[in-house]
Amino acid sequence: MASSPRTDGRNSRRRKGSPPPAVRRLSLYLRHLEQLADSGRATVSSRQLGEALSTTDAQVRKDLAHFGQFGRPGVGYYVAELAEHLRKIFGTDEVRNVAVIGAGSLGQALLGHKGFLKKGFRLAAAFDTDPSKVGKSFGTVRVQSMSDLASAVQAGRFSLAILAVPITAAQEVTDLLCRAGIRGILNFAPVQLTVPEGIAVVPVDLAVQLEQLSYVAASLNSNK
Amino acid sequence: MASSPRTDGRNSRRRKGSPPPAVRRLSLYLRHLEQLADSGRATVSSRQLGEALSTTDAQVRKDLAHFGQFGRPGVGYYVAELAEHLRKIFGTDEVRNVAVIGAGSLGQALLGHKGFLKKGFRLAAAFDTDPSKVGKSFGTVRVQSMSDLASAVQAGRFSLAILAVPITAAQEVTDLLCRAGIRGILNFAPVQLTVPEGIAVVPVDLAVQLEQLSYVAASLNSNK
DNA sequence: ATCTGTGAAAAGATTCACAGCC
DNA sequence: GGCTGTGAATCTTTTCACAGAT
Repeated sequence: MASSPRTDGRNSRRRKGSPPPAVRRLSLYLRHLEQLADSGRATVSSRQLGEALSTTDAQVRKDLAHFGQFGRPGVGYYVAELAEHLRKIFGTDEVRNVAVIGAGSLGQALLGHKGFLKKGFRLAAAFDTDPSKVGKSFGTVRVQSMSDLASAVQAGRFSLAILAVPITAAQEVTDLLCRAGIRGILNFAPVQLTVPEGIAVVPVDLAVQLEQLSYVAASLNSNK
Repeated sequence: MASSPRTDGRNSRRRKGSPPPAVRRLSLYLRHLEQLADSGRATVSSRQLGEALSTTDAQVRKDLAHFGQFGRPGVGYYVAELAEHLRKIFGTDEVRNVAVIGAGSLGQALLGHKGFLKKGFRLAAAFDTDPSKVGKSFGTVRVQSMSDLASAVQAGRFSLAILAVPITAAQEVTDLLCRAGIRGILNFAPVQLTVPEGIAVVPVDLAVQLEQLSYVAASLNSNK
């Protein structure tokens, strides 16, 4: 455990936007570890983990090495133990409260989704401007008026928000969230949000994902 | 002398899963170009495009250079022209038909979403196993029985599918789609799909995205 | 024998800097 | 003046290969 604190002094200039590739894969490792744990598996090797994710054993080891030493030579990784380490890295070892902003059909679908809780996220609140939606419940959450949003953030009822409002409202609501002290925003609106330093944004534009799919499908068919 | 033939399929050019970073950014460039076009803008420089996307002018030019020469020195890029070039790269210069598999709350939300068409995707069909859903319409699409799926793919009614079924059904439905000749799958199920060579899969796991957000939020707060 | 962790090499992506065009 | 396209330099990520632990 002689991990020197001097990992990379000048590396702290991390541009907001996307986490490094290793971190993206870490989520997939964790997801697979949870499946393995459910099936009663006790250990797994980097080779097996890599195979399940169409990557290599070396890639798996290097990715993990960036965060610590979690394995045992000759044995592999203890499934439950590694999963817990990864949750700690993501900050989901304890449940995090999340708000859904916008109770349109996408917001409703998210609110109804069981499965976030198992991953360490509790959908703790929902907000909408539409008076006909305020007071209704989706999943286990009752929709509140958007005018209650700022005080709910300030009261620390959640630190992350899922933004599922129309594109026309997205930046405005974002500004409100940021002023109130939100820590991160999962953005479903198809627009690049502007936020102050220190606030995380992860974009999820479904049309963009389809476009990417279209590209990959085309390239697979053309260079084969 | 007979050189030993490469039976090792090592040279597959494109790893399935994620497109290169440049292609991911291309989607964002296109999205911004469409906004510019709507606002009547005729030209844009790599500097302006980069600024709008928190990247650099050099990055924008290099990304585009990978696919051709689209700009004019001293002028920049013609907005409409560059947008059309990018659509061609993505294969969305002509409308592509897409099916939604699974008419649960997420599937319904997607079917109700206006906005895919503007991006070149027509939601042309929907399928579910639940008899109480078959025959109902969401958006403009009527849900069909899952038993009609294979023949619809074979008839060429769509070449891409959005998979929004429960995790337990995901691989089974995927096998069906692949056998029927689908070209690509946008996968919302939180599991790694196994598909034959030549079929594209782009994963969209919303819990994973939240996890990534949690990581970025934590890292922004710890090294500031 | 199996498997991790890690330097070193290779490949890939980003940034720099500038020649040449408008 | 402003701007693109591109080689060269730099930085990051992936792959290789093996010493050493179990």
